[in-house]
Amino acid sequence: MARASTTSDPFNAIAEPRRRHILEFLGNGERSVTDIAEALELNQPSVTKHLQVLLNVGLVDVRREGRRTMYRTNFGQLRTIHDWSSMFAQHWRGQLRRIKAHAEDKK
Amino acid sequence: MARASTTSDPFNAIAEPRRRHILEFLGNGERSVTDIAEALELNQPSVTKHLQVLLNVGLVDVRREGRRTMYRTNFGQLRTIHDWSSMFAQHWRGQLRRIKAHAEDKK
DNA sequence: TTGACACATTCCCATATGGGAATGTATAAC
DNA sequence: GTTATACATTCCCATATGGGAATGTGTCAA
Repeated sequence: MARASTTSDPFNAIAEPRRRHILEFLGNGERSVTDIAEALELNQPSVTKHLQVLLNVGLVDVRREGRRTMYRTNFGQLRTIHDWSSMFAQHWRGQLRRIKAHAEDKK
Repeated sequence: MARASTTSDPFNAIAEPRRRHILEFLGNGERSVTDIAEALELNQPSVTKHLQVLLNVGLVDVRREGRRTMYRTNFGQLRTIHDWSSMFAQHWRGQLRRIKAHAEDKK
């Protein structure tokens, strides 16, 4: 079996660099598919595909506006990632403390 | 072209659920390959492979102890993930504020 | 030295992409 | 109605896994 489908969870969705770039770009506000394609220098079908993946895991939301389809980052869903990585925060704070303490000892 | 190699960056490495579980398990302290395999109910070759991926991107560190190989989470490298997701933190705080404000309005 | 133990590697295979090109489909403009 | 615009889908293909089984290798015990 290969890796689980990329459409199943946010972690898999942000594994792709271009999708992270799209999320970052959309972080500045709603944009159309064409805008994204031009800004990130990707061709339209490619952008649409990535957006579908992001949409499937709820990392972006859509809105139809005439001929254009406006996408925007769903910040709330990004907390899934943030919360998971936060699980380890206490440890790296401890690490910093130790580094600091070590530096102090040197004096 | 398929997705970039999983050995290239942390985001790709944590896309795999089992690897996240390994990181979580190792968060409690150093463990041997066999310990991990038993705890997560995976067979040894599978665990070793995942550990190699995590090692390649620096998410775990190793130490040899006799016949056993002890692995531990490299919390520092997990900041890469945390820092990226933090980029959006201001937005979801804003979202919470708006939700709160909306609730207030209702009263 | 021989054997057990703990891992690491290698093979093979089913499956999941991601890209490029071509095509289908709404919606707006004329 | 016809055409252009803006996307969404579909095909095809090269490549990257992840799992299972078998095998290779280093280390400790007897």
